[in-house]
Amino acid sequence: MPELPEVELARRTLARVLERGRITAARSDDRLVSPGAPGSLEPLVGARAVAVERRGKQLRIALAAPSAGGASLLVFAHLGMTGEWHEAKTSAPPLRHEKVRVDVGARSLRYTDPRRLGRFVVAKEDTKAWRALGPDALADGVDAKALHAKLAKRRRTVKEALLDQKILAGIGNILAIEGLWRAKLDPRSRADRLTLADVRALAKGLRDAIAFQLRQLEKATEPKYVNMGGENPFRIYGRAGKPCPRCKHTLAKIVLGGRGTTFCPSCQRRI
DNA sequence: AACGGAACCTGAAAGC
DNA sequence: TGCTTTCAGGTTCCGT
Repeated sequence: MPELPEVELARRTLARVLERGRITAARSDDRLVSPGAPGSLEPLVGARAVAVERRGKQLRIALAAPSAGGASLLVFAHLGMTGEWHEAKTSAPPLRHEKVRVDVGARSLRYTDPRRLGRFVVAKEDTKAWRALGPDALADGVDAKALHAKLAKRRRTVKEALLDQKILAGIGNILAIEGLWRAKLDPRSRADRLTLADVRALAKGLRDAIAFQLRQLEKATEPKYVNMGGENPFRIYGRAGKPCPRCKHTLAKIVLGGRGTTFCPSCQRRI
């Protein structure tokens, strides 16, 4: 469950296994693959991945299919709220909540997703969802001027605007919360009221939050997903009611755009 | 084009 | 203890 850093880790896992060779088996449960019925990942068998890319929270796997004269095939994968990719031996039994598996010889990729909000789309060209994505917050960086121009068109709160993947691809609820706290900006501030200086601080806050989260994941012994077991690594996410790590004021929690939002009413400035 | 809200799903944790 | 409610890292669709 993924925000940009977790999806980037998933991308690396997929790339590591898929570069070993041709796909020897692929199957999917139920409703996750669209359009089509269960088992519609079948066309992947015999294909070889030529690129595993990520944009925001979306993954795109480009495949060269042996049948159809080497025609190219694209698989778009999104992890929803609870999707995870794991590497396993092909001989290993299914994992709990396993919904998709892709085997490459002796190695196997297992996709688990208890809530089933993830999606797979097999297509010949880019999907509308992929094309609509804004710049990737990690690969393209966070450009303050461009971000400022986009936020200037939004009258909702900056927190809600940040969750729109057209503005910046890859920012999720946690990164928005953490980035705003690092930038000392109140999440309720109206997006179009932020000055360029505010947005510069926000851009830095987001960059730092992403880098921090990525490092946390990279240094974990096994590619563990943030927040699953162990202690909360975040500055303020999940810490409502506790003291702000910066000014010690009690952290508050509200709902913005239907999502829980933790912030410090004292040191995050409302614009 | 942008907005606000419901809908899609299940499981873990908190509340009573 | 056991039943009920709430909440969770995301997107999409729909009527304004």
